[in-house]
Amino acid sequence: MPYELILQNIGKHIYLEPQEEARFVSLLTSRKLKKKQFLLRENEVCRHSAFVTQGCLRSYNLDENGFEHILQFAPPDWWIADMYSLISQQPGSLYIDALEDSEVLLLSKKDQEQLYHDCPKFERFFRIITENSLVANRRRVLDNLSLSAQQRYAMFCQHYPSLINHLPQKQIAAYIGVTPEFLSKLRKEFRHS
Amino acid sequence: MPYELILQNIGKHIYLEPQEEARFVSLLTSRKLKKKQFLLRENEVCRHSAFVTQGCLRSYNLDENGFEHILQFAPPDWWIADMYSLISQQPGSLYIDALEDSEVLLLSKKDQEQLYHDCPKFERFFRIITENSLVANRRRVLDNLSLSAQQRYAMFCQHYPSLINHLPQKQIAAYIGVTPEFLSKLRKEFRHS
DNA sequence: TAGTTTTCTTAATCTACATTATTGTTTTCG
DNA sequence: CGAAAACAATAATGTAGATTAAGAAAACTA
Repeated sequence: MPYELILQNIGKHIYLEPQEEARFVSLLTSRKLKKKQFLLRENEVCRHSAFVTQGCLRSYNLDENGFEHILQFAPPDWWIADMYSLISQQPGSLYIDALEDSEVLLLSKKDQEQLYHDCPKFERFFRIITENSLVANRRRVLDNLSLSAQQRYAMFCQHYPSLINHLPQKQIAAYIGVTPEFLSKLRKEFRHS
Repeated sequence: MPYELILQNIGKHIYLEPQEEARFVSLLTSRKLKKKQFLLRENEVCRHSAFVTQGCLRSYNLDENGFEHILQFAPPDWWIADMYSLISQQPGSLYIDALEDSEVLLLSKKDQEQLYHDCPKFERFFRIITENSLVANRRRVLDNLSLSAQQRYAMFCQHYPSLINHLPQKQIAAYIGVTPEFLSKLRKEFRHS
């Protein structure tokens, strides 16, 4: 099992004793997902945080016309969940699926809370990554309000260079909030400038 | 000093012993703001979390044409800060000012971190409110991607009924991402339906 | 390796919302 | 209180980006 990645991920923010690492790892369950397979569907209750070790997942919702709008991409080393549903244990509105064959490590909500209780360091860790995610999401709200589609695409390229050549363009369009046709047009203008 | 409100706010998520309450309160400084007065400007480093006890603040940025885009309204019982700048201690892009005569309680970053260290309960408290804020911001990202202006206005009315009759329309327009003129039009359609 | 499906491009047309301008109303404050 | 400033309503015109349609390229899958 590739636990190095997740321990490194945690190690960026807190120091764990070997026995704390062992305890933590013992709570994880590994799951493989085939491309297009769902980890979570709309109206289900989200019971785990997922850490991606291989492949790439995404979370998205469907609007009233059936169009997908992507909230998050999760390549290796990223966490993903329907936070609303995970916190409230109410049915959520998000789908989470795999964009390619992938592997995740799952930590149940119950174990996560037990961990907070037994070892406050973990509460610190999740406080910090939640703060970082909040900063990124606030930035995105403001970008959606104050930038043109062209500028949002440029920001995406700058911020996630590794995803640009990795994902189908239509997925990027569904993230920045334009149609695939319009993104294609934007990219043409980009090339000629 | 009206510390009841902030202690109640904390009491929603963690229980504090009387001496913990006293310690916490001793770290706060009160500040009054006149309408239009700034708590923070673009390119400044944010050094405090602010809790609103009276009035109403907002955080916003300016786009390249000088238009304001509002990230957050903060009526009494809300926390507000430039989280990016507060975490990184780098110059931020947000303005925070008062929409009316207001009063805030300030907690410095240094004291906040000391508090995390001395009393992990506070880390739990801020973890929880950060999670809640993240959920709200993710919801807003998806709303901006998947709803029409009409629907976003309806959501705002539903979610913040008390602010609707309290704030100038142009502020609400700058929050949902339309011009004041267009919001005026939307409201007319609203009335006739 | 062919056939199916998915993705990308291009172009014509359409629409939600922006811009500009004008007038009226409300709020602020000296 | 009265003048100035901020806010709101309405309407004409403009535009970023959506929709629709169709064909080409790439990527799966049997």
